[in-house]
Amino acid sequence: MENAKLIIADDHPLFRSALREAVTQLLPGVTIVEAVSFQSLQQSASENSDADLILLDLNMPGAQGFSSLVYLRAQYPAIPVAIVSATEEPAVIRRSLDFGAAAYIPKSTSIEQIGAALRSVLDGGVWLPEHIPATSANDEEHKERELAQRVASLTPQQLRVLLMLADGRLNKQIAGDLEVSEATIKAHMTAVLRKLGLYSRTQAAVLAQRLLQAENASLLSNDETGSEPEAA
Amino acid sequence: MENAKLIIADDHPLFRSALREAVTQLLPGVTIVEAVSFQSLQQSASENSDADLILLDLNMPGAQGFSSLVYLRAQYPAIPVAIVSATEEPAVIRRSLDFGAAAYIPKSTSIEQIGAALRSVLDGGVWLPEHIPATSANDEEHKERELAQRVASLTPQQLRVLLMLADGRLNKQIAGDLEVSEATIKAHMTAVLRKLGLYSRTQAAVLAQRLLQAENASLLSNDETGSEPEAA
DNA sequence: AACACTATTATCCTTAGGTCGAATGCGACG
DNA sequence: CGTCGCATTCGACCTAAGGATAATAGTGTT
Repeated sequence: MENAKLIIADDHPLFRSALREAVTQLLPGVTIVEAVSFQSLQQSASENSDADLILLDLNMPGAQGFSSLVYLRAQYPAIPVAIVSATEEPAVIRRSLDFGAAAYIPKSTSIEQIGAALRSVLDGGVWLPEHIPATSANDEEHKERELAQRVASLTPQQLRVLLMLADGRLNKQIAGDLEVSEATIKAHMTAVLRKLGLYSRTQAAVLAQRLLQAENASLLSNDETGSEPEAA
Repeated sequence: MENAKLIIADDHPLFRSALREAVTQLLPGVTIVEAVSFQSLQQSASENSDADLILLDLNMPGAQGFSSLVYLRAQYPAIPVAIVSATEEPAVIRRSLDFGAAAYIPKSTSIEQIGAALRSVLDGGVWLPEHIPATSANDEEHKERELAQRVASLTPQQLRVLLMLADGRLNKQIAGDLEVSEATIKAHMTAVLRKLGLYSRTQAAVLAQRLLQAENASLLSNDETGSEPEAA
């Protein structure tokens, strides 16, 4: 695996260079491509579609939340994606896997552990920190995880259609953007609705909004919902 | 103003009773109705539509975010609403005003200050803690504030339609829920789109989702977006 | 080469969505 | 008390959306 090619996508220069340092040391002879934003990541990925791994920071400029992960998985299903993130929320970790991540590496992970993770992923396996409970506690998360998996099953074009839908665009407009006919968009739309188990574009738009956009309510609110215990 | 009638809506019993205590002391002879959830608030409000003021906690069970405020403003435009909240985020305060709140009282406010606030609001005025900058820093917030004001201009029925739309419901389903014809819902929908400056229900659904649901990305992310300064 | 999957498009048809105009009813204001 | 404005309601009419089916083509796998 000395000739591996990695893409590192992180907007934080300091951490990016530390990561590059660690990777270079762990995998001698590795080729590294860096991306500092979602835009440059798209660029780098399309120019290096033969990459063996992408180290991805959620919350990069241009793509909060899981949209960058989902995009990569849909666009380049063959390239495993390892999430590198500051948060260690089990809900975030689980959902990352649901969206198709091959590993989740908290930024607090030791160099040795990172090495183990990289080897595991380059070998086609998965890697997780310690023992993250695989099952989610509450019902709400269950439903959202299932939806996340459904979103992950979308093809690249279907995903693009969904994302544009989440911007409130009409079929005709999406067709123009993607330079295909409206009939094609309708076909994709039908497929998206089928895969997500919905029956209207509005539902799909709302769902995509909730699921993909910024680290949102349902993930954060786990710490805040429910009434606090209190004295009389 | 001894015969004033107030509705206190807060799911936290401890704070609710403290607030009741303070109000009783500040306004002798006042009548107080309490609500512990959004549901019970709806009940209390409909049974006391002659109330002079509603003290509202954002983030009650059943209605995170601004939806409860927007609902009250649309349903009972004549009753001023004073927000009572733990957060002191200027963005939250400004948006509360955009949505039609008459006052914003942080839970850290002193009894005397609360008294001043109540008198001001019962007198038809507004009240704010200290000096909150009226202008918002970034462009993003500007746009969202303008949209908030547009949402605040919706009529009760239009708002109900919008909220159900944000759940992904079809016109036919909304018509069934509200027990009117589908044609009526379409008319409301048209009015909503006009007022919000949009041209499709999908846009409206996405927007309502962003704007009304839990203290969301755009409000929280002010503390998180933007690249951190760092050394080379 | 055969197969599976994705993408593209077209046609036909049914249903959902959205605009316009109009009627009703209610409260404010002179 | 009449009238003005506004919210609500609704029908008629046209456009957008979505399902079904089928055909063509490229891609990658077996």
